[in-house]
Amino acid sequence: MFRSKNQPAQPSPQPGLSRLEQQVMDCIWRHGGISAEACREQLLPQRVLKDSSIRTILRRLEEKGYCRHRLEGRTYIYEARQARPAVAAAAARQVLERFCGGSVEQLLLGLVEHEGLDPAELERLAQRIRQRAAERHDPPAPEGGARS
Amino acid sequence: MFRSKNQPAQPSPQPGLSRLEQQVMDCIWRHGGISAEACREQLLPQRVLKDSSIRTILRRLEEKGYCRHRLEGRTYIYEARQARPAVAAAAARQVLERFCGGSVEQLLLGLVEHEGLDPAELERLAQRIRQRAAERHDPPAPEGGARS
DNA sequence: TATTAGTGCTACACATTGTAGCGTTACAAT
DNA sequence: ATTGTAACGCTACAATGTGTAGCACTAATA
Repeated sequence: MFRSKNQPAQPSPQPGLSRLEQQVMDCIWRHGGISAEACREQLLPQRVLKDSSIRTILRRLEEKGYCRHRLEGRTYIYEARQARPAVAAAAARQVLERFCGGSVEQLLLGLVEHEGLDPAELERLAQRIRQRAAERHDPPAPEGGARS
Repeated sequence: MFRSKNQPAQPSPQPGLSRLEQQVMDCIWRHGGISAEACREQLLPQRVLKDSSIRTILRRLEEKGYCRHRLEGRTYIYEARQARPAVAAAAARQVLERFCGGSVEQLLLGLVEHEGLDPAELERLAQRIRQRAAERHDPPAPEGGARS
């Protein structure tokens, strides 16, 4: 008989990611989908964990809404529910709200001043991003294969 | 005999700030320097805390290296040890390292795509920042005008 | 001298995080 | 059919972080 207890899906406050959780999400992001075992092997040189440990992390990630699993054979394949840039953006947004009163300028200024980000490079980046955004809204050459 | 127990000054890993700690740092940043009592009153409508609670937070902040105190009369006046933009930048850096492989472009791209940041505005910001940085490195003409 | 403002030290409950043990299930080889 | 094994879920527990506070001490002061 089947029992399905894992139906989280309350992405309201979305708790943050701990260090280990981030590493695991990284595994998931790098590979499109990954099994618990494969994931465990991924971080093997660094973290030596029992499979049940990894499984706990994966379950928590699922509860937090960051990933989901699909059944392949009798193995759970975990895949991200949110793209990496989205999570990054949310985290950055937090920093923004918390420290910069929501001002992106303040944040960038801080990065320039305290993290050695070159203003000129920043400007180039901004232009590149504008281009990309424009392309995205007006796909000139629908090339294949957008992975990451 | 002297006893000096509070000598933190190990800014190596610099732990992050909890929500309340952030609020308190905000008080400190807003005012140049602030007493524990004043700080307590600052967040009074929101958080109702005993003075000892505030004091604990302030001590922890000091231990973590975020602020220091100076003695004024017999009252401790707390002042920031790191400017707000610096802390913001460090936090942003973390996000950068953790989620974007250190790529500022990835971060900005994420902000644009998922947080509704306008690419054109981003570019303007970048230019403004380049100007500011230039001024800072070449401060003899603090007049408002086209500089380059 | 009793009060009081201001301080430091210590404690404690609660949540989060890392790590794991153990029981169950389903296929697979004996 | 029995047993081995891989994969799973559930539960636990210690360590740490966080919010909140009590209490004892000291110096100015009424």
